[in-house]
Amino acid sequence: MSSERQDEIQWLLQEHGNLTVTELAKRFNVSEMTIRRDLKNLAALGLIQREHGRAIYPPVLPTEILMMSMGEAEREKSRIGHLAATLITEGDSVILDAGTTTLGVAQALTTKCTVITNSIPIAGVLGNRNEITVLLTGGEVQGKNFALVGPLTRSVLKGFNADKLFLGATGVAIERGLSTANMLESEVKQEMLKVAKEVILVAHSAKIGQIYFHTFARWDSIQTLVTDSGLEEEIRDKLNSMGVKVLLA
Amino acid sequence: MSSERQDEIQWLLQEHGNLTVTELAKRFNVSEMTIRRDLKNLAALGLIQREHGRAIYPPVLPTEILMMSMGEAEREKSRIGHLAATLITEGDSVILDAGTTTLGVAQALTTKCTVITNSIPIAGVLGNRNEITVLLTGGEVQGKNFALVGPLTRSVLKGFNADKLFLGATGVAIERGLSTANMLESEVKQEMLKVAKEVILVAHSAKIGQIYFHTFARWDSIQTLVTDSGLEEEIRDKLNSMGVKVLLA
DNA sequence: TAAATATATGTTTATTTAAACATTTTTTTA
DNA sequence: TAAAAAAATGTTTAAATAAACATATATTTA
Repeated sequence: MSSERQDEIQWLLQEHGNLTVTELAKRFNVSEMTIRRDLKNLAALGLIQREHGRAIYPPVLPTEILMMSMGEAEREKSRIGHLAATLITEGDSVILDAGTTTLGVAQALTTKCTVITNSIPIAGVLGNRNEITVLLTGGEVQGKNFALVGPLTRSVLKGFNADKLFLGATGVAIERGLSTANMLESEVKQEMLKVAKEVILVAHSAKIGQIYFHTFARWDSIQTLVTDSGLEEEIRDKLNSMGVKVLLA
Repeated sequence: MSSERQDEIQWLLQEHGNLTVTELAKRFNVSEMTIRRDLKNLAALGLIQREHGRAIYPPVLPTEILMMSMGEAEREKSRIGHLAATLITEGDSVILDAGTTTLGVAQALTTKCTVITNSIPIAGVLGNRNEITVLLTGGEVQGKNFALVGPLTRSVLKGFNADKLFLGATGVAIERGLSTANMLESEVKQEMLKVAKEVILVAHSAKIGQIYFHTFARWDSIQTLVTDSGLEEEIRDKLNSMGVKVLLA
């Protein structure tokens, strides 16, 4: 199947940094055209970088921002956002992680509260709602998804105490917990987990079952998952048995 | 010259959104190879996006940030920005204060350097130029201009050392120095002044002669003023005699 | 100013690309 | 299970690309 090969290409690239189309075609015993199509898909998702004749890792950034404008997933993410936003009570201090699903939470937010975020788009959305105080963490600006990362971000987060954390993830899996392709983002998420009393994972069901390069959280640190109705029964049951409350939008 | 053509290509792309290499080669009466080299440069700077046979604008930016325009006096502010940007040398670490004129500096910036800013719009403009490292200070998001202010902003700034500070001001006057109507912004500007080796004031000539609520700097802390040709001779002479170098865009 | 050097541009060519269509494999539906 | 539909892959071909080298044009330097 093409998606398995594409996963494998990612791993190979992480190892070798830089592989040609010809090399990959030989490796998988498929035509170069097929490899090109794989690389095009991966590049469209922002998971690799493309050059003439070759593929490069690391990617500039995950293109989650692009998915926001891709239509169908947008609707579900918006629903997830609305449901998640109801979990906030007036006066809460809330951390909103960077990501398109958490951006959905920001857009749905009407409760008077304080928001701490490392996402420039979220700060943009909430910036002029005068009932909401928005604190943007400092940090290095990551192109494409406009998240703030790095040591400054982490040290700023250390200074806060939050009632609730709305956390995003690139990959969500029963056995491997929450993962992402970007180490810098992982580190920031881990800092967020440390300073939040309650953790709510918001994730589109398509992300469930995916595993990326770095696991930043195990299930025991997550209290609630808000996702859409695409979630399989079996997984839902497993999560419940692990003590994770599951809400479907 | 190649860089002028590259500027022009950017403008054309902003207008048309999407142009082929062949079209551009005809337009400028140069070979397709030359256009390809231009596009490669622009793409390397993150200023355009490349596809097989064509160039695309703009690279994905959060809409809120794009909407931030410079308002009145846009032309002159853009000119001031271009001139001011030439003062930056490769490898500099530069603080860009929040404001529309400093936003003009950001837009004109092509030199490889590190930018520290408390302005969300500036971070938006520079965020995906991969030759430029952008550090956004943390802080509370101020609704109207999307500047970051408050104690967090100040304490983050304390940790930096910058070669150059590009400073904006609401009011600029010979006798009363630089002023603004907003106390929180004043405090942040003063912190910036403390950590910068060299200070360049960028201000539209219409601001000169105006005095606002709070003076945050006197002339002895300013080395250079970049403004437009609307500046009166008399004021220019006075500034020179005070040791302020004046540049007219 | 002239020579030296760096930068920009053009030309040729082998390689890479994507579109179009054909074929195979997988998945869905009846 | 068989038929239909969808997805993945392969093949051919015209267009696009980048490397290598040649030539022209600025920019320094002596």
